[in-house]
Amino acid sequence: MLTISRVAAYAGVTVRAIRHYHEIGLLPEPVRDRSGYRTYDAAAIVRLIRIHTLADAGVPLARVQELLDAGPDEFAAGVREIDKNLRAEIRRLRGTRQRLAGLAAGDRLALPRCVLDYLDRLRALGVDERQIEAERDGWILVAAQVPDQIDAVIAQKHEDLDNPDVVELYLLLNDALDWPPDDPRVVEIADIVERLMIRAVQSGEAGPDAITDSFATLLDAAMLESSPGAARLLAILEDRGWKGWTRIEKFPANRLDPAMTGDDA
Amino acid sequence: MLTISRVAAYAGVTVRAIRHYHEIGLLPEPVRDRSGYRTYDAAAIVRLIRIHTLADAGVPLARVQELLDAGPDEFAAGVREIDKNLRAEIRRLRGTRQRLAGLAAGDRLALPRCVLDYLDRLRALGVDERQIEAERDGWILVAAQVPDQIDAVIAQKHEDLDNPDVVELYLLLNDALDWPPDDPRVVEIADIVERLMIRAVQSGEAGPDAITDSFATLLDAAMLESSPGAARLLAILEDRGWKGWTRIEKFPANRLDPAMTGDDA
DNA sequence: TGCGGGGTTGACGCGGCGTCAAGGTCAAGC
DNA sequence: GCTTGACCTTGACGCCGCGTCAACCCCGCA
Repeated sequence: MLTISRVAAYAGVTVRAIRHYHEIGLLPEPVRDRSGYRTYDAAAIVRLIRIHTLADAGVPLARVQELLDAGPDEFAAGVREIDKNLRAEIRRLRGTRQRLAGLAAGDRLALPRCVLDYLDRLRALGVDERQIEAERDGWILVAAQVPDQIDAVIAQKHEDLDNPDVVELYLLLNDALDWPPDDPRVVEIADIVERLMIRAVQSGEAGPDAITDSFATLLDAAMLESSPGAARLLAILEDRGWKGWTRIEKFPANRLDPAMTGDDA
Repeated sequence: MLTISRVAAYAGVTVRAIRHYHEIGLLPEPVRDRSGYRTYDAAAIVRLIRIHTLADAGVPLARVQELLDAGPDEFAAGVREIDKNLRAEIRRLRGTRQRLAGLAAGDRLALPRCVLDYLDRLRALGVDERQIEAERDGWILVAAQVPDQIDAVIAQKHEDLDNPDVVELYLLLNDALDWPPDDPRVVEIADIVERLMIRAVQSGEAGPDAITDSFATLLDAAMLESSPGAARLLAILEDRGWKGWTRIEKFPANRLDPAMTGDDA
C-alpha cells in the first residue's frame, strides 16, 4: 500500500509538503484505510511530481493548478509573467546589495561621505567628540530630509568654517559642555552667535530651500536636547530678538542694531 | 509635539513599521501623553533613520541592533555575511529562472525532451492519445526516479520500437482500450507479450539498474490503473508463469518453454 | 508485550510589516 | 456645543511554503 512517506519519496517532496498541498486543495485528499492512513495511487505521485516541477521553477502554489490545466498559450503567458516577477526580485536584491556595499563603504551612520568629511574637519579642529555626535545626529536628520541638497549645504558649512569666529564658537561650545547651565560665560557665546547671525542676515543667507519651518523647529529641538546649556543660550538670544537656531530670524523689528554691545536685557 | 506619524514622515518609514520596531524592541517605547499618544524626541528619529538605512540595505531586523552597536570590524564582518546571503539568494533565484525557462522550453509535464520525442514517435505510429497519456505518466514516474538514466532507457525503447511485434502490440492495445474486460482477444495480446518477454529474457535484458523492486511494483500498479483490461492481461501472463510487467521475471522453473503455444492453462 | 518506526491532527513559527476593525482624541468650522 | 475628518490607540489576521514540535494512534517484529 502506498503510504504518504513512500509517495513523498517517489515524488521527491516532503511529507509535510504533501499535507500542505492537501490543505490548500492542490492535491485531492485520497481515501483513507481503516486506521485513517491516506492511501495513494500512482496517479497521485504523477500529479505530485508535476506540482513539484512547477513549484521548483518558481510558480507560486496558488497558480500551479491554473498552469497545470492551461493550454500552451496560457502556459507560456503565465510563465512569462512569473519570470518577470523573478527578474524584478533579482533586481531588487541587486539594489539591496548596492546599498549594503554603500554601508560597508562608510555610511553606516546613514550619512553620505561629504558629511563624514565635514565631521572629520571638526574633529581636526579639536571639537569634542560629544559635540560631534550631536552635530552628526543633526546631519542624519538633514540628510534624510533633503538627500540631494546635502552636498550644497555641506559646502556652505565648509565656507563657514573658514571664518575664525565660527571656529572659536565651536571651541567655546566645547568647553561649555562641562559648564553648569547657569554659567555666566554663556553670555560670551551668545555674543559670538549674535555677531554671526547678524552677518548671516546681512549677507542674505537663508539656509537650504527645502528646510521647512516645522523641520527647522525639529532641528532646534534636537539642539536643545543635545546639551543642558543650550536652553540658556537660546533664551538669551530670544531675549535679544532672535528666534530659531537652524533658521535665523530676527523677530521684533525694534532693537535692530544691538551688535557687539553684549547682553543688555 | 512629535506624534508617530510625523516621526514616520521624517524618518521615511511607515507608522506600522515604527510600531513593529517597538514590538520587537528595536526602538524603545517613548513616553505617552495624557491621552496615550506616543511622544517622540529627535533622537528617536535619528535612531529610526539608522534602523531604516540598515534594514533597507538588507540587514535582518534581528541583527540591526547588533550592527548599530558594532565596531568597524564586527560591522564589516556582519555586512560580509549578509552580503553572502544576498548573493546566495540571487543565485537561487537565477537557478529558479533556469528551471522556469526549462518549463517554457517544453518539459512542463516534468519530462525531458527525449521522452517527449519518444511519445511523439508513438503518436506517429497511430497509438491512441489515451494510451500515450498512460505511457507519459509512467515516464514521469521513471524520469523523477532515475533522471540521469532516462536517456539510456529511452534509447533502448527506441530500439524496441524497431521490432514490428512491439508496434503491433501497441496497436492491439489501442483497440483493447474499448474492449470489455473479458474480451477473449486479450489472449492474443498475451501471446504477443509472452513472445516479447521470452526474447527479452533470452537476450539478457534486465531493465535499468536503478529500478528497484518496489519501484517496479509501483509501475506495474500504474499500468493496472491505466486500463480496465490490464488486470486480465496480467492475470493470464501470471498464469503462464510470468510475473511483473516493468521487470520481466519467469517465476516457477517448470514449464520453461511454452512459447507460441497459446493459453493452455 | 514492548519497541521502534510509521501514521494522524493541530498548532505555532518564520519576516516584515500591510491592512482591517473598533474605537478614543484633537483641532477646526458651523 | 456639535459635527467632521484626520490622527491616535490596541488587537488581530494575512502573506508564503512549508519546518517543527506535541500528543497520540497503528503496525510489524522479537
